[in-house]
Amino acid sequence: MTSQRRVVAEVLDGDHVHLTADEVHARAAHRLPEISRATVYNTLGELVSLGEVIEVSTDGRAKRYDPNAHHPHQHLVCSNCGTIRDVHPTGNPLADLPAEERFGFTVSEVEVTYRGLCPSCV
Amino acid sequence: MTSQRRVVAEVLDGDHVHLTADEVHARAAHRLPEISRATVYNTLGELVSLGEVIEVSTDGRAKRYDPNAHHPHQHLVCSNCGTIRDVHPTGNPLADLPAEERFGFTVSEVEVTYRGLCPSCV
DNA sequence: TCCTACGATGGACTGAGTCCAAGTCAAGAA
DNA sequence: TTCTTGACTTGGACTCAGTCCATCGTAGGA
Repeated sequence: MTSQRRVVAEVLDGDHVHLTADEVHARAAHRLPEISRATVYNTLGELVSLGEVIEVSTDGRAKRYDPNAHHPHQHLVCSNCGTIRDVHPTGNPLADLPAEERFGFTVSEVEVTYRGLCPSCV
Repeated sequence: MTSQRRVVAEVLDGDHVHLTADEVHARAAHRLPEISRATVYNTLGELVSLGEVIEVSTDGRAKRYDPNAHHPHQHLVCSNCGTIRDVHPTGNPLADLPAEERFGFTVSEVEVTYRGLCPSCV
């Protein structure tokens, strides 16, 4: 655990942030000016493979990093401004995929993305 | 409707393809060698805004274009090789998001992505 | 003290997509 | 028929996100 990694981890601390790698880099650089983008990417990659952080790509552009990895949840995204909220739907979407619709796949994960307009975008 | 647009539309014809823009370009160029990438992107963009084609981004890399736009469906993706299948889960995921989990959003759309391993990737 | 190895750095590179100025073409007007 | 207009296409430059890699720095061990 180096100072760089600690800073990246601290930037992501807080339950409701969904930052892009560049935003993480900008915030980390605020505390540790010489930190490089490569280090931020490396550290984010490690946090993801440790299961501490979830990678979210809601718009086909920059991936976002979600530190709320220990509480299963889904995402609600504003189609206009891109705001993301964590949400907790009822029901179990995995159970909604009948065997004959699995085509022999071993299904292990479901991601649900709700889209619409947030209150500020009406 | 120009010959370029017709070729792009024809390339996407067929129910179970999920091509990237570059794949669409390659197949279109097979029939119309001088077609440019910009035209392919323009045409795909128009097909998407006409609702004839759906944009799918399952991996945070290249977007894929799904011409099966008139039959609502979700996607099942192999985490190893990236194969995509159209699937039809039972239930209505929109109904699974209670009002108090909508945070004032006008929710209009749900995307469900099932992930796992396809038979060839065990 | 010197070595070694891991992590950090920054710059080059890639892939996907967008932008834009210039070229082409077809349809209608003169 | 020729001219004009506007829409579409082209290709090249550019941007943005992310990866790669050679080199550097540093902490811990011999």
